[in-house]
Parts: sequence; structure tokens; C-alpha cells
Amino acid sequence: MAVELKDLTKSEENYSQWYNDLVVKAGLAENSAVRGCMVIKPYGYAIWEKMHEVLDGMFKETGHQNAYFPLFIPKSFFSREASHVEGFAKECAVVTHYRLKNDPDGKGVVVDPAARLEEELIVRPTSETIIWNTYKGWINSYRDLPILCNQWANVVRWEMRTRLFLRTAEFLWQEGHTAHETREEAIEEATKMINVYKRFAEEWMCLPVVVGHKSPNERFAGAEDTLTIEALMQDGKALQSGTSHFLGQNFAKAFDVKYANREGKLEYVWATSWGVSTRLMGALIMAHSDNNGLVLPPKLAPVQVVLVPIYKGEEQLEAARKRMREIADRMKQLGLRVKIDDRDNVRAGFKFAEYELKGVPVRLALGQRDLENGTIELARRDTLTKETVSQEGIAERVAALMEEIQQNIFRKALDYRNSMITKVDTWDEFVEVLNNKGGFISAHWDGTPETEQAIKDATKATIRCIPIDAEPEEGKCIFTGKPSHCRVLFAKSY
RNA sequence: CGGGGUGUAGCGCAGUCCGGUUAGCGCAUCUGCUUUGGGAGCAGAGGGUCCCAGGUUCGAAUCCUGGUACCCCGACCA
Repeated sequence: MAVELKDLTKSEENYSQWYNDLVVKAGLAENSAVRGCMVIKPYGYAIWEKMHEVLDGMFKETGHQNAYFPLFIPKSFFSREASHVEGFAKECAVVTHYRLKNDPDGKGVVVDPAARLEEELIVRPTSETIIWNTYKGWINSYRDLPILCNQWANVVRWEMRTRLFLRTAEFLWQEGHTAHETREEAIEEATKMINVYKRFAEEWMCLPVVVGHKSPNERFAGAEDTLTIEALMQDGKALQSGTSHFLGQNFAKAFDVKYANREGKLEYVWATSWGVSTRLMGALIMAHSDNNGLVLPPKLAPVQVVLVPIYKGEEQLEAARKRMREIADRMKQLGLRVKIDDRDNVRAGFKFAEYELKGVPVRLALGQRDLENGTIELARRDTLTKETVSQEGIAERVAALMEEIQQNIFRKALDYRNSMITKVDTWDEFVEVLNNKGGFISAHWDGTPETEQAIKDATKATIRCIPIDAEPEEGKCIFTGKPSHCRVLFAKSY
């Protein structure tokens, strides 16, 4: 595998090709034979699996349980909730038939026209409707609440243009769907879960995010409020990385889900839904990678430490192998994920480049010289530095380094992100920063959907969020000059 | 669905304008030898529906007609 990445130019037109190249060459994923669908390769899936495991643990800690609902949703379910119907993208895969037959005119099979479904089934683009249809049967009284369910699933949205991990026709995600007695409890749940996402993004992915409310234009169809975590990629574009919706009583009303409250009166249930997807993989890649390839946070790296022997001849290889196994065993005892790469058909330099491409946080190289001196070469992926250190205590040293690397990657991403939030007060400045610098622009907005749409039409920038911790501040809308009471974050986005 | 581009070996490409030996190059693969502290070198070998269909011609990867697939830029993106 001879791999060479093009220079990481941060210009928009080259960045997307560079990104695609990296995803393929690092062995994370590739396009499949099916348009818009992606094959996640073992290395990419190992990272997703780790994310899955950690998130799942966080959901359980916050009192949630996993369940599973059907892939197919009757078409009529989508007609129930008015704004869900209105704002919903119609790009869905539709099942119309249930049988194939042999082609009477030739080879192969054809759809049997006699096997048409009375009602078409939609391959789920999201599961609110089927889940609320189910919850109706689960809920009678306040004693049945809250329901705190999550499902890990695949969903399908027939997107017109797709990009590996960021937007694919089919993707993997989790979707939490909860039912509550009161408005306050549901709002608290939606807030709690967006903060779980923030914690996961920052502590595990080293990805700094802004938590905020979506503007009405960007809000989930059917939600009263959508909370989002917004991250910034290295090309200055924003990426919506997770959302948590306060659904009010909209779906309860649409599916007639009522409960007897503590006073014995019937009331509609309050709801939330929240989700993150394999898009997080895209965020991870675009936030940290450099010209040598991926940079994985140690906490998520499938391989945290790789050991590479440097040798001449079978005898030296065997000696290096023996010592490396001892070191690897000690590191495994300390809980590190370790790999020894003693392949003899590729040379050490090739392996170095390969593990940099794959983003392995720490690399140890051991040769004859080291065996004689009791030393070992330690290289860090995040800083691309290497030093020769004593084999004494190397396992403990590397274990401690994991934490340091984790923090360093986060710090670097945070510094970059912070340097890319620009306050502007005039339209000229807004356009200038957007075109020449990118990133988040903190500016006043008059609060109307019309203004947001006009800004989008003029510049392609949208309101990414109204930050949850935004300080009240009087000002004038950069576009209309009308009064505004706080700043919001604009950006071009994926 | 609009605008642009590309289909030639597993991958990346040249050749196409101006038709003419046996269709070529790099990487990868296989064999052998020499190498080995940052992507090895040399020698040899294998590998092709030149996207598909039709047409023009003594002769088509190359020209003409139609189709098709993929990529990029828009539109779409709860």
C-alpha cells in the first residue's frame, strides 16, 4: 500500500477531496456499489464501536434502556404530525412490493406486480412516528412515566449528494425517545442529553463544541426546541454533531398518547428525542487530522501503542520480538491497547508512515542498538516528536502519556476553535470574515426567519445556534439594523 | 434536475485532437538476489471486454450516433 496524501490545503474546494482521500487511505470507509451508501471498513468500525460503547454506558448511567423498533414504518404514520409532515424532507426509500419472481422473458428476477403492498412502507428516516405509535400502548397513568428508551439502529435518507460519514444515504446512529409527565421534566431531559453529548465530544473525541438552541429555520420538524452541539472543522466550516429535541406534546397529540395524571385527569405526554450518528466519525477526522493522516484521541484509538522492530536478519528480529512482547504484556496489564507489528515483508519506515496515517497515538521502535543500551524510541503522533528513552518504566510512561496526548489534542482543537469565533457588528465585516477567515461569526440578529433566510441566500451562512450561555447584550441586527438582545453564531456548514 | 469533467490492468494515469506494428507507463502483485534506525534497489514474470451498443473504414481505444456509470460544482440535507 503506497499512500501519499495531498497537501492539506484548507481551501474549500480541495479540502473535501483531501478528506475523502484520507478516509479511504486510512482504511476507515469507502463508497459502495450502492449509490450514496458507504462501507465502513474494520478499522473505521473499530472506532465507531468504541464510540458506541462509551455513549451506551453514558446513556445507561443517566437511566436509559435500550430497545428496538421496526425498520419499516407505514406511510400513513408520517401524515399524523402536521409540522413533522410540513418540514420533513421527502427523500425516503419506499417499499412497494414484497415478492420477486423469475423474469418470464429472460434471465434473472423481476418484481412481482401481483405482490404490491396495500400501504407502502417507508424505510425509517427517524423513528418518532413508529415509536410514538408504540408508546400509546405502553402508557396509561403517570405511574408508567417516564419512559427512557434508546435504540441503536440504521436509518435511510435518500440524500442527493453524499460524503463519506458526513452525509450518507444509510447511516448508523442512536436515537433516544423519552416520554414524561411534565413540560419541565422533558425540557430537563433534553438539556441533560445535549450535555451528555457535549461531555462525550470534549472528553472522548477531543472535540470542543458549542451548545445552543437552533433557530426556527433549522429546528427539527415537530420539535418545540432543538438543542445542538456545533463543532468547527479545520477548513472553517461548522458541523452539527448531535441534537436533542424538546418535542412538547406534538407527537403525543398526533398519536393520541394520554396518561391519567396525579389528579386523575387525562393529559398528553411530553416528549424528547436525541441522537448522534456516524457523522461523529467525520467530525473526529476533520477536527484533528494533519498532512500525515489521522490523529486519534487515545481514548478512542483502536490501537493506542504500536511496537515496531528494527532488525537485520532473523536473529535480531527474534531478539526484538522477545523484548517487545515483555513490554507489550506490561502495557496490556495497565489497560493499554497494544499491537506488535513484526511483519517481515514491509520495512520499518513503511510501518512508521502507515501508523501515522492511521493516527495511532504512540509508536515505539526497538532495534539492536536499543537492546544493547536498554533504550527504546518513543514517537508521539500528536506532536510528531520522537525521543529515545529508557526501557525502564516504559509501560507506565506510555500509560501516563495517553492522558497528556488526550489533553493536548483537545487543547489544540480548543485554541483553534476559539481563535475562529469572531465578533462582528457590521454587514461588511460579516461578509469579509466569512469569505476570508471562516469559522463562527458572533453577531446580532433580529430574530426573524426571514432575515436568517436572506442572510443564507446572500452568503450561504446559517445560524448554527443561539449559544445556551449567551449573555444578554443589546445591539442591532447586522442585516436589518433592527434591535437584538443577544448574539448568535453564524457559519457556513456541512 | 441544471452546469462541468472522466470511463484504458487491482489502484493512479498516458495515448484520443491528426485512425495504422504486438495498447503503454508508475504503483501494487509474484519469483530471485542484495538490502534493512523514516515509505528499499536490481533483474525477471503474470495481469486488458480500451464503459456498453450500433455505425463509418481495408483497419477504431482514437471518428460519428445513442446509451450508461462515476466524480466535481449547484439545488436538497428533520
